Amino acid sequence: MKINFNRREPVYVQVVRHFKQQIAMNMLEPGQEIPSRRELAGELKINPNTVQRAYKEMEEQGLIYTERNLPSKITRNEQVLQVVREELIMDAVDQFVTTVQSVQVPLDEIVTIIKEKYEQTNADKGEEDHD
Amino acid sequence: MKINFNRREPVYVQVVRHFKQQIAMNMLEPGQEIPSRRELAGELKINPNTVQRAYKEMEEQGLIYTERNLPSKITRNEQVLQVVREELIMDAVDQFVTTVQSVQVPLDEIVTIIKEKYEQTNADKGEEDHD
DNA sequence: TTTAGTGTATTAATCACATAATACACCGAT
DNA sequence: ATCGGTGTATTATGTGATTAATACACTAAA
Repeated sequence: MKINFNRREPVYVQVVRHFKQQIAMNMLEPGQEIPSRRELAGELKINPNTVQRAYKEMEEQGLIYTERNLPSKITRNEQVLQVVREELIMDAVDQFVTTVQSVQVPLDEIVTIIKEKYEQTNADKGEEDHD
Repeated sequence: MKINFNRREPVYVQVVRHFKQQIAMNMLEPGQEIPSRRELAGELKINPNTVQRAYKEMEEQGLIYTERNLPSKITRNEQVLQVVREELIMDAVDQFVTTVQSVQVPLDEIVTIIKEKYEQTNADKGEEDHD
C-alpha cells in the first residue's frame, strides 16, 4: 500500500479516493479485510486519526463495514461497488466535459486528443510491464 | 461577472481559473481592461486582497499586465493566450484519462459517454438561450 | 494642490487540517 | 483473568494556507 500524496488536498480525502480506485480496479474484493487504522497509519507514515477520518467517511458511504472490533472489510453490496466505479467515471466525465465545453472545442478534436493520450499512456504502462 | 465558488479550493485559485476560462472563450480581448481589485472584490463579495492574490498570480504568468496604477489589462501576447487555452484542455484531458485508465474503462465506452454528456449539456445550454 | 481611485506591501487574524495524546470498550488468544 | 490488538471518541495543540485589515505610494483628474 502506497499513496503519492499531493499537498493540495486533505490527506484523508486522498486516502478515500485511493480506496475507491482500488475498488474500481477490482484490487479489493467484497468482504476483503483492509489494514487496521493503526497499521495503515504506520505504513503511510501518517497519524492514525487521519486514517480513522478516512475510514469513517468510507463507512458512512457504505464502502466498508466493521464488525465488532475487527479490522474493517470491503462491503459485499455489489451495487455500492458498482456505484463507486460509475461515480469515478461520471465525475471525471462531468468535469472534463464542463471544461472543454467552456473552451468550445469541437467534439471531434476532443476525441482525437483523448485517444492519443489514452494510447500513449497505455503504451507507457505496457513498457513498465516488460520483464 | 459572477463566479460560483466552491469551498474546497482557495477562492483566489477559482478566480484565476475563471479568468483563464474567460480568456479561452474569447470573452476577454487582448489589451482589454479588467475590473480593479477593489471593484471586483465588491462584485464578488470577497476581500480585495484575495483578488490581489489572484491578479498577482495572473501577472506572474503573463496573463495580465499593469501600467502605473491603472487597472490591469489582458496581455496582448497572443502566444500566452493560446497557451492558456491549450493548458486548460490538456489539464482536463490528463486528469480525465488518468481517472478512466485507473478504472480500466474501454476507450469506446469513454467516447460514447462523453458524446452523450457533451450533446446533452449542449442541448441544455441551447434551451437557456431561447428568448 | 487636493482628491479619489488605483496598485502594492505588510501584518494580523482566521480557518481547516493534521497531528498528538489519551481514554474507553470490545474481543480473541494465551 | 490477562494481554494485546482492534475500533471509537474526545480534547488539545500545531501548522500552513487563506483571508482580512490596514497602511502606503502613486497618479490622473478636478
